[in-house]
Amino acid sequence: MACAMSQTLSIASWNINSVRFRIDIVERFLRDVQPDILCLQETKVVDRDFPSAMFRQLGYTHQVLHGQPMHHGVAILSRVPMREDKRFDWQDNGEARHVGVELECGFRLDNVYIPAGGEEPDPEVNPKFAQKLAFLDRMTQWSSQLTEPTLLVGDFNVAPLESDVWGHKQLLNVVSHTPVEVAAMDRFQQSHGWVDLGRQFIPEPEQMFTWWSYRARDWKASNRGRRLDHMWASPAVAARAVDHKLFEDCRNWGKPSDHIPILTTFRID
DNA sequence: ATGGCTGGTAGAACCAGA
Repeated sequence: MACAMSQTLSIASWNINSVRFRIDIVERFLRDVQPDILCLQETKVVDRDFPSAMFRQLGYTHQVLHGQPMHHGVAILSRVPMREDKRFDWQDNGEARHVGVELECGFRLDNVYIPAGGEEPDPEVNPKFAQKLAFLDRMTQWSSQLTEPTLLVGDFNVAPLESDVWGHKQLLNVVSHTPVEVAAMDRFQQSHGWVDLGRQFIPEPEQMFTWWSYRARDWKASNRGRRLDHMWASPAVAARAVDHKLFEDCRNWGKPSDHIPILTTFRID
């Protein structure tokens, strides 16, 4: 429902790993959950080929797309009005990894797809890891100047806390959970006082995952997950959050993404 | 058990994901 007509606003985020290939489960999620806004990452489609019709038919008539051929790509689909604001290039190489909008209910919404960073957690030998750290630094520069209340969602490709991974010791040298990435995320968090909404609702030490590899024989049995997807809010926005959900069932749907959707509901006064 | 699996694009003994 529109901000002005409703007490709440629900915002979901999902790394969909090709929105065209998984259009059926996106539709199923929207019909089941009916979020007001859906932020997608890894849409893997140029804007002219984005499957806009399905979203429009379900009421998501406000669409802000930022795609590119083959890889990456982000999009925001909304039942409430929004105004496209910024497309940051925090990787400084033209890849489609961010889009930001202004919402009528009084805060910004930024949808980001932070680079994975390759295999080797050494910026000297792995340029992708160096790019990931540079991305986080540029994001931190933006964050330190940010004055508007903001909700930042997306695939951060970092699992910062010990209970964000299946095995802290086993993953200390695995990209996504290395101390250098965690330190970069700490600097980012402190640059704006970001509130980690997932952990506001499900505190440590409870394990919390949003991604399970396709490579496991049985993702649920082995349960080697990581919390890579996040919603971080300005303190004023976090104060409005009334509910936070993970949709683990989606990992079992037909042709699943390796990520699950997450959703926060906000009180709108 | 550091293996294996996935989609897009080209038409790969590919790339990227993480």
